[in-house]
Amino acid sequence: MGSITNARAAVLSIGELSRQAGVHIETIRYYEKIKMLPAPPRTEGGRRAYEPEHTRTLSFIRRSRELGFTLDEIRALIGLNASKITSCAEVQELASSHLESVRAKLSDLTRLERILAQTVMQCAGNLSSVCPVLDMLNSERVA
Amino acid sequence: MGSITNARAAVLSIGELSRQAGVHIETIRYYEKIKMLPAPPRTEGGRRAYEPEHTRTLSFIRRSRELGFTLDEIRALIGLNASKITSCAEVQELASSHLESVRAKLSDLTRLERILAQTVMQCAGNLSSVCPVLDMLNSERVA
DNA sequence: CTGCATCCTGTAGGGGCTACAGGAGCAAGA
DNA sequence: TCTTGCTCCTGTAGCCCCTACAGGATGCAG
Repeated sequence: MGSITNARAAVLSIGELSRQAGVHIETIRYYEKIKMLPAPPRTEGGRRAYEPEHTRTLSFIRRSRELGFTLDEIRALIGLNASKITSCAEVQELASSHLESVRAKLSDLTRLERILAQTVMQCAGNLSSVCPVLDMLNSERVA
Repeated sequence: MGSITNARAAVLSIGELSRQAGVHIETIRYYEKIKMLPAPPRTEGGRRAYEPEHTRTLSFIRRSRELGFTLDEIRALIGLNASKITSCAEVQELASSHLESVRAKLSDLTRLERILAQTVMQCAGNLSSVCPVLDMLNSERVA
């Protein structure tokens, strides 16, 4: 933990926040609209003035999105994060049900990878007008 | 090739087509609207009357979707399928570029699976109010 | 003071469906 | 014959998660 900065440290423009958190400007405004992010105070000129705290929140959201959580799930996570007590079990539940769906997707994709790789290989060097990829798609079942 | 049926064989209602091809009725109508499927003739009462051929086309679309092709890609595939000549190479190109993106997704998901599984395991049996999943999401980088 | 980058709001679009609402068609049973 | 209840019809709006404008205001460097 660093020093407690009592200087009302660097206020961020939306562009700076965008760069720091790795989230597009439009997406930030969108998040504000749908209340994923609190509306920040504004400068005289009407521009959004973020504080470092916002970077943390936004990064949290981005990382959770990268892990495939929906915005609603992330809302739940943020809620649990705020209400520390007994939250770990709930977080675990959320994460492990998510893990399940990730695993399902994973096995689908693996199957798919195999099929595609196979048919593409059959295709290579095939000079006839008969195409195994189309054959496969035309056949009764895919899996 | 089966026998040439000169009986104007079993015409299908949209519901039957839906069941046979495994595609929701609304989706079929949607496909018709966006011209993924040709508009079928209608009965006196104004209902869509499909022929077995439609089942093949629709199944082709469904299977391609299952393999993750976009509707535009499928349109291309159908076009290639129709114009048999020299199509195999093009199909292969389409399929192998698709294979690449499948592999990218796959490796992302694999990484993700590991991270989630780890954190969920750390969570299990943790009775404190400190949650490793939230810790992870709060930490600087995810991968 | 002039450019130019950045920011603002608001709205529309995208992909691929899904879910109604409000009605018409149709087959089978009482 | 009437009624029940299913299927079907069109049309529109919504879902998720952004993305892409248009048309303007602000702010800073030269």
